[in-house]
Amino acid sequence: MENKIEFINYAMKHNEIIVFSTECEVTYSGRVEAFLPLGDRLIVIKQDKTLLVHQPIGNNPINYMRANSVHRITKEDGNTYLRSKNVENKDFMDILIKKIHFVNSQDLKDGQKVQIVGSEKDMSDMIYENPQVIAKGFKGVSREEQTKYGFIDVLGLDKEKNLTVIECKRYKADLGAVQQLRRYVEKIESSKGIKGVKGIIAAPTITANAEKMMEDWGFKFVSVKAPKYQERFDKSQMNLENFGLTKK
Amino acid sequence: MENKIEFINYAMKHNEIIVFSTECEVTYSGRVEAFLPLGDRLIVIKQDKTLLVHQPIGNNPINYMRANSVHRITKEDGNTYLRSKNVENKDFMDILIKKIHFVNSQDLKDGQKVQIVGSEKDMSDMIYENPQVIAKGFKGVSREEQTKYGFIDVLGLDKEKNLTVIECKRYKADLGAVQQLRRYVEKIESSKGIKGVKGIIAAPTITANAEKMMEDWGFKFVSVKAPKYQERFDKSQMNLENFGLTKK
DNA sequence: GGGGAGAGATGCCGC
DNA sequence: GCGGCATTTCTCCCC
Repeated sequence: MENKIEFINYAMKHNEIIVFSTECEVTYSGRVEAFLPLGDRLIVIKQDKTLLVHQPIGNNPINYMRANSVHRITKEDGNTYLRSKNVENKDFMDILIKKIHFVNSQDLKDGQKVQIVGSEKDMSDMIYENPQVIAKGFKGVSREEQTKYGFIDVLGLDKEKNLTVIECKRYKADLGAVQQLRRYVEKIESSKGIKGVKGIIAAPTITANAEKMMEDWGFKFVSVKAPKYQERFDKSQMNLENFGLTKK
Repeated sequence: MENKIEFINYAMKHNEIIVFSTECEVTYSGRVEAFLPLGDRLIVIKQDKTLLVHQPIGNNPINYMRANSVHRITKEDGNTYLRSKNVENKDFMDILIKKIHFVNSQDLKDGQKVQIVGSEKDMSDMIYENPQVIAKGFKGVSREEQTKYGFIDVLGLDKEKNLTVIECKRYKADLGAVQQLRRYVEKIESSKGIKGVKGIIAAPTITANAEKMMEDWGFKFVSVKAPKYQERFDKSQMNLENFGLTKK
């Protein structure tokens, strides 16, 4: 145990990423108060001083401290604690460490960023560039229009020249999406002093309740799938070497 | 490298949690297409076959596969790949492993759940039990009304006996919160065939735009703080044992 | 399993 | 920093 604590202190001092498995008990105080009884967990202290407590299952950390926290291992009354605080966020965490099973550390070198294709932004780009997926004669006017009440994905004109707001959702559109659309339509009508602004949701599917609300408000749902890389790959005949190197 | 791959395969077979640091390149194909160029990362394979790829900084994994994925290490043309798939989710990940720096594994035993105080639920409980924090003469009628009108935090009567919907936010209330409230008020009015249902947002603060929208719709904002554990502790004189805290 | 909403959400971008 | 919003959101709860 003592050797492992030495190891951790040394690695913290040298700003390495540290990972250790431990039997521990976690108390967190900050935006909420949380307590996690004794059990085996994997703890990661990252090089930006983020701390993650991971249980053996599950996607998310069960407890965590955000970047720039300060960590210190102390011994009190025969107990070992890893005490972390983040004064800026008013976050405090105390980990009672009963046992350390293994520990490792390393100085990881990585400045890369992930390149992603298929986001909602890509979807609105696709719609703006291919307005016929919305309706025949539809014409895009502006994209990502900033209003005080939010971003309008695509603003356009239908074939009767009605100003039309399009809200895109990468997945199933829900009540929130309809109300987002409603907010934009009302905002445009009031700011421009006009009436009859149309609203469209472009998404693969929509929930039944949301569809009903769409009808209540005279909006229209259009089924559109988000573009994915594979589709782009097929279209552009990119080869594997180019994969990922050209976002958009 | 070969020894470490052996180690990983053995640990996977025995369903242990595995953590290793590696120089790698990640390709993900699923809900989006993603590519992460070569760099040093920490990879965790959990006992439910969740896979996390963590960069040396940042709270969240840069790439991941969800539980019940299938992982396999292969050698192809002299390159080592960790290939993961989750057929149910149509997720695929390929990690080109250039080097493994360290690796550890263990069978972690942990069935504990985190206990949290200070959530929005606690806040609506507090309001229901102490309606005077909303207004003098305010009376709660129902809490967490989930079936009829959606998830209404608190439904009550003001001192003029007006039916009132209260929407709680633990943090700063935004436009979405106002529209959520608006939706509930409209639903109640239409389903009960009445008018004049009042709407209140209870939150510590509210954004300027949201406050303006509140005024437009005749709603009222009341500043209420979410209860935190320490406050409960002080009020109820609970002792640490009662709350499951064996150590401070 | 779908729908709705919270989360110690986090992270991004624009003003 | 605030504000609005997407996220490979995740997670929980209820129907």
